Amino acid sequence: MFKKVIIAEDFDSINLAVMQVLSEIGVTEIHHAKYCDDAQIKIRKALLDNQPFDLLITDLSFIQDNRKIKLAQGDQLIAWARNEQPELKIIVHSIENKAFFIKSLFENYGVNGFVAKGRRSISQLKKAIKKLCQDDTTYISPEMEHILKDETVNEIDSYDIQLIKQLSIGVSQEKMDLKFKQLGIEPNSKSTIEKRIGKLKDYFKANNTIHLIAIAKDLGIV
Amino acid sequence: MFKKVIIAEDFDSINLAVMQVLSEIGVTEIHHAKYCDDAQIKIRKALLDNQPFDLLITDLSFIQDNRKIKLAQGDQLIAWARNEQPELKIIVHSIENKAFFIKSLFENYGVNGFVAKGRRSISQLKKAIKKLCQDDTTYISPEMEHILKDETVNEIDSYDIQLIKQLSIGVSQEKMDLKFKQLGIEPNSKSTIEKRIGKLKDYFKANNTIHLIAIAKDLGIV
DNA sequence: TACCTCGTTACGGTTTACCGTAAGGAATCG
DNA sequence: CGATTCCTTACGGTAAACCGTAACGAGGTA
Repeated sequence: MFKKVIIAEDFDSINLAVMQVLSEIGVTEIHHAKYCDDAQIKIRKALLDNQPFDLLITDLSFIQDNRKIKLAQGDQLIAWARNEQPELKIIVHSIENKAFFIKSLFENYGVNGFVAKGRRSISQLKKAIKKLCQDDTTYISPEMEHILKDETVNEIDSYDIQLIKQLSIGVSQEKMDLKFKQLGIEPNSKSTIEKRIGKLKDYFKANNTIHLIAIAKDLGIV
Repeated sequence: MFKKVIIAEDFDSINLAVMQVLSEIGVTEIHHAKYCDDAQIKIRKALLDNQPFDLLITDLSFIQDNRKIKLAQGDQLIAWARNEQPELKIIVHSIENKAFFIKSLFENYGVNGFVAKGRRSISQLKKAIKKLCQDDTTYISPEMEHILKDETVNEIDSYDIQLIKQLSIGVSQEKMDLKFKQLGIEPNSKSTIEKRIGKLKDYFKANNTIHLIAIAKDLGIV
């Protein structure tokens, strides 16, 4: 079993529950943080003291309040931690269900597990922890398994996302070429942009661009 | 202090934490349900047994799984409960931050409290409960207080929402008049619809309709 | 070099969205 | 009853989005 674990989670109630889970399954040293910055400090200090954490359990979205912070969201904490302490096991514990985003956590940051917050998160969390401390695979909640297999996600690239993003913040298709030139994004002709939007509408079966943006918002692409 | 309390909350971890809070402040009989339907049954049974609940603490959004249900979301449970047992105190415990929606809970269903899930929800929950069992006012988390005063919310009505909704599911402005006639919504001329969309763009400072829908999605209006 | 492919770009015609103006109709008020 | 106001509707011109077609150009192949 893991010995030293840190939880990064803003909701105090979930924090409490996860700590209880950890102590139940025999983790002896449990730390927690309500801000990513605090988690970062604790992880760094543990490394310096030569008593590094074995496991990080982190949420993804942290509510922003008036406190000044450097790491605002869980993905930033994960990126930093993976770089700073590559062997650290990381379990994401989140309500997030955007395939695109979750998939990138596995692919880009090599997280070791994903447990969906929900009706069965406590037992899933136990399972995930037990699995990860034994072998070197990954754990993902059953209701999320399809995500890693979903092909949709691979077929839209960062160009498409940028396009959707600009549309959603009010840039017209008409002026998108100028915007893309400003941003140094290529290709950037009116024609190509027009075609790409057309392709996206086709892909997402959207009736028009408004519909497309609504769908993209729902999927959490932007 | 309240004697008999029921929690409706799908996340098992939060359920656990809230139950702990309740027992700490001296509630003797604590029930909980992971589905609105289950909560409904328990409330109904308690009424029939002449041992009604004093307080309902409910989430708003419940994850839908394969179980067949009648009451899908917290607002439906609230509407039913308020009608069935008018004197029941209701505290909403949710991460929801859509002004439009929360305001309507106070105005339409007369909920007695709103506690935002977050870093301080445990202490806020305690405060809310203590306040409501003493006097007959309402409690709302400090970070949400502005909502009840926010004027924005009053200036867009169900017509606007319907319009935004139809746009976001792919109905073009061009054909909106036909759609509205089908739905029996008036006024429904092209001209009025056009003007109303224009008003909304103005109101939300949107550059175009695409931008408008993106903003509306962010605000949780649809 | 000649040829093919594929992504990019240009262009023109049609449809839809956008925006101002004005006519019609119902409710209100003196 | 006429006047006023407000909401609804109609219309026309301009701008933007939409859609097909075709030219251009870089990279790979024979």
